[in-house]
Amino acid sequence: MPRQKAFHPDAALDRAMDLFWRKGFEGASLSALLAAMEISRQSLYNTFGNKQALFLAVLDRYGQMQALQRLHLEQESAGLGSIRAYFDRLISGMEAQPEYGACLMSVAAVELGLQDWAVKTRVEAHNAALSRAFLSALQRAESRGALRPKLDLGLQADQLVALSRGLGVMARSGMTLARLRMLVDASLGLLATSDEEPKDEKRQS
Amino acid sequence: MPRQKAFHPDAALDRAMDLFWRKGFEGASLSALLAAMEISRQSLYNTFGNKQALFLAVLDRYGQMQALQRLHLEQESAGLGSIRAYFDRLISGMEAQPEYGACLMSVAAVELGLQDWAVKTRVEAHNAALSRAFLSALQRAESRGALRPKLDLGLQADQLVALSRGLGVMARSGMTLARLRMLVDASLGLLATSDEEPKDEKRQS
DNA sequence: TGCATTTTAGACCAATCGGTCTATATTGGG
DNA sequence: CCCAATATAGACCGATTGGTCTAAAATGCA
Repeated sequence: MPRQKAFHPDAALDRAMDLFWRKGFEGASLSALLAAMEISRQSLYNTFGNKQALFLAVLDRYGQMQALQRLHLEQESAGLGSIRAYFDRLISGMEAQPEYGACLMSVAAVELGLQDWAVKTRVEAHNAALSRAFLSALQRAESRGALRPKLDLGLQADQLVALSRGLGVMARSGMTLARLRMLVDASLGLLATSDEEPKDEKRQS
Repeated sequence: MPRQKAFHPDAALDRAMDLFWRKGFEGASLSALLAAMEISRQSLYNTFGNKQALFLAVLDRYGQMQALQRLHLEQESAGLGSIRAYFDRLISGMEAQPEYGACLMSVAAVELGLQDWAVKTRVEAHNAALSRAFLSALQRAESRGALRPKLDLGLQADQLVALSRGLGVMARSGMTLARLRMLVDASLGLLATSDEEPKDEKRQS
């Protein structure tokens, strides 16, 4: 192979992800992307195709990163505490980068979900995977008797997905992170057996 | 006054709302807006100022329309059934216009919430008003003994707001409306006293 | 009936959009 | 050592962006 690239494609994708996250697809202009990624115009087209393909690559990378987050939910020891920890990490991530708020998939869904089939497919896959992970944790919690009886766990898992999307929107609407944490506590409290709070993992309050 | 306008400003705002809703702020170009509103370029600038001001006017109008929807929640007879009816109307609205999904305020929050102070203010006010309406209905339900004991109603009200935002995102991500309705049922079921389902108003299943 | 005042239609504007092209470096394999 | 192949930088492209300007049409008041 001749000449090697002067940049690391994955690092460039991370820079692009940051910008798409904050500005959305249309809001992130080519010039802004190039400046953020610190690569030349032509390198972008050589490596990723075009803006649309770049966005899909970013979504795929984001999906892989999120898959790692979901692993905690699928462990044998998982339960309500793991779910709470998942949301804690989600909210703490917003703290580190307050501009973020809604997760990248939500941004993609709201801006392009209706129009772009490729985007919609990825968002649906991402939601389905998260729902499955929640379901796994819920089932393990139930088998340990930590849940209220007679819950439709599949439905509750989807509801947790909706909650995480709702939290993202609320964060971008100015709700404080402390309040977001309280919402998570309230939601999970409703799932737990009435007499005890989930305490598998502790919270930093 | 000389010559009268050849269009009805509020009707034009409704047309603009429709477009902003589907395409977002950046996605709705001036030319597309003019075509949808069926007014001339200059009329738009005379009447509304510029694109940004037009968007704020649309948000304000949307806020007024939503205020009417909230009235049902603040009636003396309100309760869990009214909350369920509110979500039913929300979801049925998506059915009529499947392109909509997320409510206009969510679209605004996700796209511009971080950057635009005026937009952020309106979204926050809208969320706060909805939370207050939910709270009112929850308090009345509680006084009638229809809720689980020991709930923090302010928190649960905020959680319902988050739920409505989450539903919007999920709708734009391809979740079926039937499933959305099931999520609402699951959420409200968690709030009700364990032995009975809320049935103040019936559902069209 | 003018006349001041406003609305309208549409030409026009610079700036920016996403994307392409060319010319110049840079590299490994023969 | 040179050449085929790729990467880079930056000029360049037409189309579209939000916004302004000019001129003609309409209207209440005098």
